[in-house]
Amino acid sequence: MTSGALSDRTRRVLACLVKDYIDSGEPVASASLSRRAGLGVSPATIRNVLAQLEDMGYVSQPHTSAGRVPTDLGYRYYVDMLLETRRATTNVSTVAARLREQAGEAPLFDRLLSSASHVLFEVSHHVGFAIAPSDMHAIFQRIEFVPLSASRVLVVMVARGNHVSQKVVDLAEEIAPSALTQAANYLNAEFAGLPLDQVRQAVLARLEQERTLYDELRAVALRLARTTLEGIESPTAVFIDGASSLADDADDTNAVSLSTLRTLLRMVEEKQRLVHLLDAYLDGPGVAVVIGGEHPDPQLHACSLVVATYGDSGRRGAVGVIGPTRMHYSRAISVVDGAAVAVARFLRDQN
Amino acid sequence: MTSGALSDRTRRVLACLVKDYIDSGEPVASASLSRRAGLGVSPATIRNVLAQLEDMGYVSQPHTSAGRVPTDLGYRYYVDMLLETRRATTNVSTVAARLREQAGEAPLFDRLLSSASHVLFEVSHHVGFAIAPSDMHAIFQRIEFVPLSASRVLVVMVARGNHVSQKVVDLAEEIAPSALTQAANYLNAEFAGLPLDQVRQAVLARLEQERTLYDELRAVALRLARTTLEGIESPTAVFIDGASSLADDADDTNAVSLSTLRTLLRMVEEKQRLVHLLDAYLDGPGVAVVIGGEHPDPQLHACSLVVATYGDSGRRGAVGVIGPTRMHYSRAISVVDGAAVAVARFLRDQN
DNA sequence: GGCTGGCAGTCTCTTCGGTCGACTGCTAAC
DNA sequence: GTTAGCAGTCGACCGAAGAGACTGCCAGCC
Repeated sequence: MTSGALSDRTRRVLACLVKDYIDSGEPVASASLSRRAGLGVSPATIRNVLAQLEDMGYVSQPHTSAGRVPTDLGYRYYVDMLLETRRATTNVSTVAARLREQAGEAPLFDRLLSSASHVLFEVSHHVGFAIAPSDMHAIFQRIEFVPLSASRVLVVMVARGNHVSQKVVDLAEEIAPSALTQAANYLNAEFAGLPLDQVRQAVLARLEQERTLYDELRAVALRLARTTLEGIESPTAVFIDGASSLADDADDTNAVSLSTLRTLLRMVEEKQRLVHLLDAYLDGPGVAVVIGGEHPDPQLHACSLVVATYGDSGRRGAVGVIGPTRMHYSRAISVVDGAAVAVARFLRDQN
Repeated sequence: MTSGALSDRTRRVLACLVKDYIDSGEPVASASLSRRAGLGVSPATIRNVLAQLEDMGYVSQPHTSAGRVPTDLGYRYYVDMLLETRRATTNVSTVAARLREQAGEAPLFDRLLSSASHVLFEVSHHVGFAIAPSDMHAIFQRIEFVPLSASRVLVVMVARGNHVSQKVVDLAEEIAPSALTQAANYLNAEFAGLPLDQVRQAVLARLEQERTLYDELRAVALRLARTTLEGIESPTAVFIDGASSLADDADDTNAVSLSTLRTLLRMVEEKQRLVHLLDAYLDGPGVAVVIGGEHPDPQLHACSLVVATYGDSGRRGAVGVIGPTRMHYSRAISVVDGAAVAVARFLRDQN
């Protein structure tokens, strides 16, 4: 019992304590656990168990004469327990339905992700976010040049999954609309179906060739393509919704402090910080939970993060929620998991 | 003196009080005004003046033995005074430079406005926002159809000022890419240069005609145009940045309460509420300031709003900032004014 | 008539002591 | 191993007291 493995009773006490604390926000007393854990033992016995749990670092006391509160380690144990039985609780269909309702039938990629973040917020009542996969591996579908003026062109590039990106390009020279159409035709015929990074490599290689071949049209097309693809690596698209829930968390006792609130609001603004924060969790599939002190950033020690990836390796994005450490994990996990599946399904259906 | 007009000395005391209070956040004492107002009169005299100002409703006391704090009316007087001398303080070039730096040379319209909201936030340290003009009066420049699959088309519509909107349209029937190109050519030749609402009317009128004329190509083009234009009236684009500044305001004593914070964060999310809020101020040109209790929504009584419109009548958007009633008005006004001019200039240069 | 110094009065803020209530840890008995 | 009982601890709440910051008012002065 003093070793790593917890006895069955100890586990149940811990689980019940975490659940109670998540619900009430108050330190949980031995008497209340005796009543609610359904173990049929007296508060005194529970106290012995709690003393062990405290020794092992799963719970702590705010002060001597208070009940117990889970530590990050306690939450971790609880969450790992939940994750084992996750499949049972995941509810894809509800989330998928809300997502469809929010995003419409054939949403643009951005719209899909922004809807996902919104649905996550609405269902979990925490900050919801959705991160696009790196554009580099998106499958090039089509490019189109829309003349804006004699020397200015709007480039519209479409990748699989209704993923549209645009850019205004100022040309040094004037180009006739018909030349633009031909250029687009050339690029589309040549590169459709390739991942963008390969398209870029191919474009650069051909530019090298063309320099000697002197084919005017192709040269223009390739130069335009190069300019367009330059912007691709730039910031990953991030969508966040539900910052107002932070105000509720800040209200709550024991939840989020004003300084944490500030940190999170900043993160909502400088969205790339979130991408940075998530970098470590973006490789593997499935749901990951980061609890309080497990964050590298000490400012986030009062927060937990539930994140799930979608898409296949090489082109993986993420969705998730951020909330106070005292978060309703079971709901959050099932919602985030559901959202990841729903987004993936949406994208598959688009192709 | 008991009548409406304030004596010169009274005015100076009021102005100094408001300024001091904005800087310090503390109720201002008669002694400190005596020192800082530069009138060379004793605190006792100032107290007499303050008693008058209080009678007239310009200032109030948090409690009997505290200094004076400006009321909304006091702020109003101060702001009106500032607005009269506004031209002197407006600093377009700084804001314009930052905007250019943030948005780049030829930004898409959305990017321009989002940059504007960001610059407003950075310079004013309050929540910055930018609202697009109603799309209805934008000048139609070009439409382009990008085939996504046999029966699915991405519609890209460009209006003056790099204003791009897209939509995925599911066609009932299959359409050849060449037909799409012809359809686009037809629409571009026919409608370029007209405001979108007129385009829509014209499209509907022609659809009526075509029904009898049986020109297949035109009918398809017009139907596509109709579908595209359906979405135009939908929510006005709104860009907001700087919600994190609200956390600072909530920190500050006497500034924003948590419940106000919540209201504002909600507004940042449901951006259309901001549009609704601003409806009343969107007609006239120039800078408008709404102070505390002047807001119809009692939740916003702790906030002030500085807003300026840009563009010409019929196609007017707005930029501005939202902050606590105790806001650095002179800076806010000059920044917002500058941003409005800068955005307008940007748009003019694009055409 | 307007301005000023002085003084009493008011109100907040902080501190301190005391009480109450909620739990725990420990011990002795089962 | 479990339990009842009991002493001990600590935070939350309350009221009193003292300090500090201003004001309002009044009487005197220019």
